[in-house]
Amino acid sequence: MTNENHAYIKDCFPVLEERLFEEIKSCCTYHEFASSTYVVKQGAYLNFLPVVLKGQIKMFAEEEDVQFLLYYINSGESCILSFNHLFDPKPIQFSAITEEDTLVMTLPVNKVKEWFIKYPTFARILINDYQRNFEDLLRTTKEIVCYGIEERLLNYLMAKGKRADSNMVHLSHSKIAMDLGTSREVISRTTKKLEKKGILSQHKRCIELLDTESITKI
Amino acid sequence: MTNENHAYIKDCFPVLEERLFEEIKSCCTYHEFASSTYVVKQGAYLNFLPVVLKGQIKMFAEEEDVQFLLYYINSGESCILSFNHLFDPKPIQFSAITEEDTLVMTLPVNKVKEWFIKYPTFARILINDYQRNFEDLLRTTKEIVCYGIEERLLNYLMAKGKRADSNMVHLSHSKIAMDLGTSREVISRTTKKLEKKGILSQHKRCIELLDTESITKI
DNA sequence: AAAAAGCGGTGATTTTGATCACCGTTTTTC
DNA sequence: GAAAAACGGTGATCAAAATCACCGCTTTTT
Repeated sequence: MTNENHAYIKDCFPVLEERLFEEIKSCCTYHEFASSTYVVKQGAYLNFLPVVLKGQIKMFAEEEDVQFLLYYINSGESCILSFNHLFDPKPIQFSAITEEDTLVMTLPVNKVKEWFIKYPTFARILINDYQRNFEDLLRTTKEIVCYGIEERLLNYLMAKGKRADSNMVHLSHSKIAMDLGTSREVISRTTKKLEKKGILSQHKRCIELLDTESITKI
Repeated sequence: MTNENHAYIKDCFPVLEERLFEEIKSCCTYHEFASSTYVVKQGAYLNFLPVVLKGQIKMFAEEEDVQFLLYYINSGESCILSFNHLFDPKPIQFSAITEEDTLVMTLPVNKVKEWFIKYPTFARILINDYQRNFEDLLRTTKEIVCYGIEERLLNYLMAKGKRADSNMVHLSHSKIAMDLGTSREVISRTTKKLEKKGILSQHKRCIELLDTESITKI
């Protein structure tokens, strides 16, 4: 089992030096999370760096009883949850929940610091992923500010579809509403509107995206 | 003049190794910007890292004829504009304008990469600043999503007052409107409302914050 | 099979903020 | 000092989205 997990590290960091790989293997811890469970909670202090090896995690803000999606962390893609807390013992400012069954590896902060200095490629990986987080957050912010729910919903659904590699999105209106920081009714009405436009069609507990080609993306 | 500029580097990066300091001095370029001028423009490709040595720069998004403030880069505080573009030749996704007369130093990308590996403390500085950018952006996003203009305006004004270390904020309603991504009329009405509440008072072309102590911050 | 919980639809109403239109004052510019 | 530009105030209207209220249909639980 552990050996199997080790393999995910290689998948996630293909360019890892052998020495670093050994070091990581020797001191990492694996955690399996079922879908829809908290990985980290806003306000917590972390003394480890979580790395997503398999699955997907949703980062979101919780503020004044409003909750909204910031961006996703995927395994193949970005692995770093955050290192806001690595060099500064500050509480993290967002929460993370698994979107599906997810395998997370945690690395102790002091080791990460050490490797960051010792292995430039490791530093490079961290930077790279952090950079993507920043860009994703910026894109989300722009979307929220500049586009109405109709466009945001469509974007959201298309991203979901793309990820699942399917036109069928299995999500309840209320879940979508949470992610977009709005209410169920609004989603319900908006999906209706999109349905009338022929952009999607709703089946029992599932939304089918039609004619995604013709839709101009943001 | 150049020597004077060099001194700002020390102010900005107090813990710089002497060797690195020499390297920076040997290949940096200084640029002075008057207030309200573009330092970088959204969509541009940069092949240098801009560092704010003196003054203040406003980072903002330009999207669909809406423009809004993301966060500020201050000299004493954060110096790194961005390194989104360092490792990946991507266009930057925001613009930067000086808020006051500002001295910027630019470092060639290849040198920055080199130093990033060679001088761990340098890497640490970059990370640290980038981290702040992320946190600032996140805070802005939360504010936009979770609070109405009244609160956002107040927050904005208080930040301005704090920075100027004064209760007097010299800004036109339309400038404020741009920063908050709204229109002049809205600001005009909102300031009036806040004035009636006794939170501020408006004089000729300038807003005075009253009783800032009693205001609960976000 | 009955009860409970979750899901989705929809009308009515309200709130917030955006937009339009217009006007008077102040400041700059030439 | 006159013209132009920038600034600020305010009424009227509009649109998007939030909120409330209610209802019927599924799915799950017991």
